Amino acid sequence: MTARVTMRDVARAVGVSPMTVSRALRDDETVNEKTRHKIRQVANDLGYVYDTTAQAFRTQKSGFVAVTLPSINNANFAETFRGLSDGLGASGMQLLLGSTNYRVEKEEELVRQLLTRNPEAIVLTGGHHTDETRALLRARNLPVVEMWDLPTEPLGHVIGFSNAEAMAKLVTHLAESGRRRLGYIGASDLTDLRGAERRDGVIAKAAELGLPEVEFLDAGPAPVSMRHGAQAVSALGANLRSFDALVCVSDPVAFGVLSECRRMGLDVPGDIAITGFGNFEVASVSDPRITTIGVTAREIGEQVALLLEDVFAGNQRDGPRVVDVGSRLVRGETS
Amino acid sequence: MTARVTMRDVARAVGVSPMTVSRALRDDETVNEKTRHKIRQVANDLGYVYDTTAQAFRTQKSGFVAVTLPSINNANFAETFRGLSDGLGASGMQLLLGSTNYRVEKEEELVRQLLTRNPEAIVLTGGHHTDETRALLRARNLPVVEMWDLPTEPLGHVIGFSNAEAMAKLVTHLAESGRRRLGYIGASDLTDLRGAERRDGVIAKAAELGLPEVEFLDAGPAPVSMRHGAQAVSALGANLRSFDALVCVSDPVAFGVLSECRRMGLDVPGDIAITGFGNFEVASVSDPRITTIGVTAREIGEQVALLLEDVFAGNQRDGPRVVDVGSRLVRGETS
DNA sequence: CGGTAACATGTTATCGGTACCAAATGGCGC
DNA sequence: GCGCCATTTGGTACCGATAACATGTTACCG
Repeated sequence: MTARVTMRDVARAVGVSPMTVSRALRDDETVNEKTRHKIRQVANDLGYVYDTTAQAFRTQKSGFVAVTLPSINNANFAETFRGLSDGLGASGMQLLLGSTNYRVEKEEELVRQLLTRNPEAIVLTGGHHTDETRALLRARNLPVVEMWDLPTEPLGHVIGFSNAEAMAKLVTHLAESGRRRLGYIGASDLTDLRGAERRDGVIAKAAELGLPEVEFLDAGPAPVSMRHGAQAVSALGANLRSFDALVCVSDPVAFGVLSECRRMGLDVPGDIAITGFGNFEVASVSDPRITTIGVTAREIGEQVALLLEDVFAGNQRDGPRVVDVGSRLVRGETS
Repeated sequence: MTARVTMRDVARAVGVSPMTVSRALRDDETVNEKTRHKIRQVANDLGYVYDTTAQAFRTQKSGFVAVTLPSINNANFAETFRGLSDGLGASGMQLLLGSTNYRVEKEEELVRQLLTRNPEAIVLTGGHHTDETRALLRARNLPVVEMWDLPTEPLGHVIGFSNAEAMAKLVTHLAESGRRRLGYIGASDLTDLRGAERRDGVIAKAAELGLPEVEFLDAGPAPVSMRHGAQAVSALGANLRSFDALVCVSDPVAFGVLSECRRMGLDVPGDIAITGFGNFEVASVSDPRITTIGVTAREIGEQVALLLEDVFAGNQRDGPRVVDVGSRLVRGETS
């Protein structure tokens, strides 16, 4: 339980001022190289550990970038996080992660909590937020990035894509392959706004193409995954045959749907087509491979990292950056 | 770019001292309720945001718990993180997450970085660390939790299970069902030490039961997932037939193996048995369901949270806590 | 009405770095 | 030897909250 070793202690041991130690440990060129070396060595010997908290306090720069994700247990968001984390590693920024469980109210609470840590930027997933969240963020003069969406009223920078447009590609593809009776499987209303956008995209495109009304099959509150897809299908029972295509909110759901359809004796894609979203690993490994939408999850994270580096370096003065990273149809064997 | 609103400003506006504001905002009962209310309101009106950095600095308590995970993109670790995060939510602790990519050297770097943030506890995945990491942690008088393993020389508390023992259950099960020619599919040596423990567990138990030597099929450096499992199998080609059971390091790998086996025309489990590890969602949803080892990923996180709450509350004085959460065989349809 | 306990609020110093400015030292030209 | 500049180092105050202690205020007693 000995007292903490501080720069003062190191300074005394070396015989210089704390200021010189501070400079030396930050590799300030103005400190004589021999002195720097000596200081580093003594610091090491004494078991000195730099106190980032004190630095953050004094400089009023926390070295934090706050990030909110709907769920950490989602391969796509995890990839985005990795891209962001790796991309930001060089700049010495630490990520502060919070998970919203797909709820804007939870997001608000999180943002409130994260802001008390003085992050130097905040990255939000999606473009839907409570008014209070928007107010909180606007009040701060803080770089904000929204990702995974193209919000109509962005809070700042945007690195995303259009969910509706992506779904339109799928619906067009299905219609061209002769499918007409579509069902959409996703999370309950209002629990996953990005999912709702996808559903609306499906409905709109189907209407535009003159297909019958798309039926919404509720898989329960977000997050929905493999088992929820399977359950939604088994709940349908014989009614399953009234569809010739099931459009799913994500690949895991689609995989659950696929497995259950096969258990029920349906031929995929013979009897019914299935599509997913996100180009998760399971889509390309499963047999048959699942038709899906490829989104560049990792790239989104990397782009956010690049953007933030520019922002921190002052190279992003000319207003917010808005990047549509797009999405692409990935044809599998389920359609 | 107005200057930051501090407690001083709030104090001046209300006509009390900063100290009273500080107390009021922390809901100190000794502050008159009316005063407290007034202060909260004024703070709100002025757009005051509490500065946790300053608090952390002054109190020398960061409010952080550092966590290292091998990978964030892994459903099991993500679940553990969620359990930990949810469990710790009430205590107001913030998680500081770092990902080691299954490398102890990366872990060391991470630990070094995380320690500069003065965490109040650190949670490590696994029981393998570099000597330097061990030294760093021992030098600090910091609660340490190792999880997902039962280390022979724990650094502090342990919430885990025996990987070798879990694999022994699988091998016993396979042997009892008449399988003899086992292959083990996992990551390359030294890139995933927990995976190596699993492999050694398989080899040991197979030897004990008098089975032929287990062959190691290298799926590449960690992390390995679905596609690596599939690739390992397709690389085997016709040699695949020399096995009657494939033991995989994880369920995603097993799923890749399963899919590829079926693409190659093998009957599972008729021609070959397949087992996974972790009881991931894919194991129970896939058709056929995958035989696996159930580990209570979420519970591990929750238990760590409970343990830490006890530690913070001072209710864990009598030495380190070591909990074996165990594991169980989950019979699927692939064996 | 003095005394005391219970309650409510204020004062001062401090956590460990670092911005800002001052100053010591050494080298060089004239 | 002097002036000047470059290089290197030091002194002081401060970031915003709060622990520890001191003080003021009210209520109620005999």
